[in-house]
Amino acid sequence: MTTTSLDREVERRLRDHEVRYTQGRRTVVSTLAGADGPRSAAELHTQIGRAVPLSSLYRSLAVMERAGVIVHHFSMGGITRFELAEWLQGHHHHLICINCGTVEDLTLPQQFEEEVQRLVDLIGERAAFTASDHALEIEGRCEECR
Amino acid sequence: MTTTSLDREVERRLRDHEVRYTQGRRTVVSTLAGADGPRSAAELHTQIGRAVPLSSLYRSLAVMERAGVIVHHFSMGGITRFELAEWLQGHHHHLICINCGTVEDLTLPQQFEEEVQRLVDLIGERAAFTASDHALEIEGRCEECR
DNA sequence: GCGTATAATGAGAATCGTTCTCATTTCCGT
DNA sequence: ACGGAAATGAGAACGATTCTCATTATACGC
Repeated sequence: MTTTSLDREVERRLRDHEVRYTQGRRTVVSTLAGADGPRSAAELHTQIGRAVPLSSLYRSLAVMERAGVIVHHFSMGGITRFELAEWLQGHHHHLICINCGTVEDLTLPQQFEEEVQRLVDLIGERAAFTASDHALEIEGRCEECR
Repeated sequence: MTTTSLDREVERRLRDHEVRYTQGRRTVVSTLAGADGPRSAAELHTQIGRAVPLSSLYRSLAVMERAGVIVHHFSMGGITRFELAEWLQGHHHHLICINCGTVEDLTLPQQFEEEVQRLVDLIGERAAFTASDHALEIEGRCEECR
């Protein structure tokens, strides 16, 4: 998805939720769009700089998450990492480095993805749980921590 | 695994790491052994009561994790949940309730597990990442939050 | 059994990521 | 331009977790 069409998609979704797509939020979205995995508030703040103070950053992330633009995961060290929702950046899984904690996106070949989905569907047939989403979290060591 | 043989296994592993298996730690291990999913420090403390104060609880969990007896995951609300390591309680996946945040263990039928493992192995052949573990995290609604 | 070294304990302070508060500013439709 | 709603920014507050340190329990050699 090109940056401009992504921007249009986000803008529309936010407007539908009566949420303004301000300059700060555009910066956050484009930073996330340029990342190759989920980012913590601190990481985003470091990269973005004082243009978006931490309190605004957290608030914008929360607001955009409520509007379905952003999604978060809880990862190492009790920190929360954010990324664009799947309808914006596609379904994917995560490679988690057990050493440095970075998380990298992983898109499975379609055939594998179908198998994972089939497993989740089968599990969904268990009466006690209604599956709505899934993620294959693979732990190991990233290139730098090898 | 029966509680007594589990106790023996834990005792041996802790001794190998020069870690004492005290009464408080026995309580923590048996509480985790009786749980059907990972538990947070707060949940354990509520269940165990004042026999093991929070600071000791956290310390014991950390020490036993270093010895390979316990493992933790980060889940909703920035809280950490602990469970016995897989060599003590077997490989499994997690059903995560997106509403109340509880996490339930899920053991896949062997055939499915083999498929997941095969996917992970194939991914491991990608040069840039050395997979050591994996977990299929399935989000949805638990029985109570249906 | 006894003494000693070492690990564990417990209470509270400190830390750190995250959320909240509130006064001020910006945005958008009219 | 105007008025109301939403966003901002700085700092305080919060809550889970970790640290500190004086005290106590444990294991091991004698």
